[in-house]
Amino acid sequence: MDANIVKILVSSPIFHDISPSQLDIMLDCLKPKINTYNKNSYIAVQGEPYTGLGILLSGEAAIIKESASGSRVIMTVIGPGELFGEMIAFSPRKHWPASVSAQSTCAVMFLPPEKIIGECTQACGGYKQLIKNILVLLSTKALMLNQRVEYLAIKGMREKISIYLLEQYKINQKNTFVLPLKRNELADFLSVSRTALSRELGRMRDEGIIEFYRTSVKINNLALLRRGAE
Amino acid sequence: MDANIVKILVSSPIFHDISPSQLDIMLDCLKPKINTYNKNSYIAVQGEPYTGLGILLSGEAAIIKESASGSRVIMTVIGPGELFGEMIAFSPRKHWPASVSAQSTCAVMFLPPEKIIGECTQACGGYKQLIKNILVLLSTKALMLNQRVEYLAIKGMREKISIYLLEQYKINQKNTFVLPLKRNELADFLSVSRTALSRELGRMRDEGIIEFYRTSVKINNLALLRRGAE
DNA sequence: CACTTTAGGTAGCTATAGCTACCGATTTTT
DNA sequence: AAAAATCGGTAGCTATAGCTACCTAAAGTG
Repeated sequence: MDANIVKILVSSPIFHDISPSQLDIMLDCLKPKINTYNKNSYIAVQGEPYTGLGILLSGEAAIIKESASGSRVIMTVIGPGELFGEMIAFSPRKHWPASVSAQSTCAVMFLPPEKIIGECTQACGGYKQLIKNILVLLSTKALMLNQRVEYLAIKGMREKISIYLLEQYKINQKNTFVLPLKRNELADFLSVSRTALSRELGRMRDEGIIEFYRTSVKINNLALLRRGAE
Repeated sequence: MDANIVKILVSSPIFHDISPSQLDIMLDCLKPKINTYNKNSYIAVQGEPYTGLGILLSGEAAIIKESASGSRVIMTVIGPGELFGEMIAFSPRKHWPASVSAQSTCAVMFLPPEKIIGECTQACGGYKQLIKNILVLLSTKALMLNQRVEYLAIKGMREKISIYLLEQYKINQKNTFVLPLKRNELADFLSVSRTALSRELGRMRDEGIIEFYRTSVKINNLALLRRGAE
């Protein structure tokens, strides 16, 4: 196996804590397929049969959701070492729920999921670690999505902002802190329009609840902020 | 191990396709703790240290999210054989992200997650199946959450409804079909108010796009429905 | 079978948040 | 350092969807 590929793989979360020599043995077991794709070609097409757990070895790829009406929305962009299709790998679904498009020339390694829960239990030392890594990846993903759902389900701008700020306050343990997201990104995360977000932040400032400048925030009245979270 | 408990466990998705005899051997390995809880007592408390993957053996339990301001929202109610805390088990988090409350007298079995990815690889025959089951559970959960996020992120009642109906149409492959959700549940799933949902459905009927009675729907104008999905 | 409960449709009112537009400040690019 | 792009706040207008209230139909319940 190419030394460059090994280097990317050991840095990938799916092979975390697996040594290059173990990796080499495992790849022999897993029999992955490696394909290359030209810029703007499809690595996977939404609705078509699942081709395996993908690991991007080089290039950049976009996960794209194509709606029934034909519009395309970029969900995320991934880089070398990152995975795609990890949610489908062990689910009963057998088709890609989204398309993956090469933004530049890409090399991709596909692992057949059956092989991962397959026979080589005893032979490969890193096998247990691989399973552990996949379990960590999947549960982290599920937790992230769960948090996302919680925020999206919140009705009301004031409530969303209040809960978000309270969470940040809890993380930082200080009245003054810097938000990890810019306004645009925050609006996106909370699934509201940026302007409406800014407006409400302004109102909260006028009411003496918070002060802010760009991404830095100071909580002036914690009680009122808590009230805003209902 | 009690025969009744074994009966519940083999029907649980986490021990799917594992025979009672295999299960017996595995439980010896896994060393689960079984606790009972009185009605209205806490099985797990949000924010406190994680106590393991929970399997409800008997009774009913509610997963409750307690907000910073003290309000409590029931997320789901689970019954015998169902799991909780499966997302945290393999994630780096070490605290309960929600509380679990016994709605009636409950017996709960806790599996220590370290044991699952632990030593008894060779000894237990059902071990591989257990891992497979957990992978299926987690990825199914992630996919469900992902789908949920997609719906919640959609702006506009008409769009949400249209996309939902198109998905149902795709599943049923017929112009007339029965929705799997009642109005209330559908409103909840799409995170809109029931009245606004009914109103928009009425509008779509007036425009000749659909017909409906209760949970049965007939698509009269697929092109217009597609247009509504943008 | 009468009674209650749940499910669902409709209407009117109103608060909310989205959108457009614009402007100043900051950061990045050349 | 000038130019361009990004970031963020503000204002006004408007469409949307939430809420209350009410009513009818269906489904459970005694």
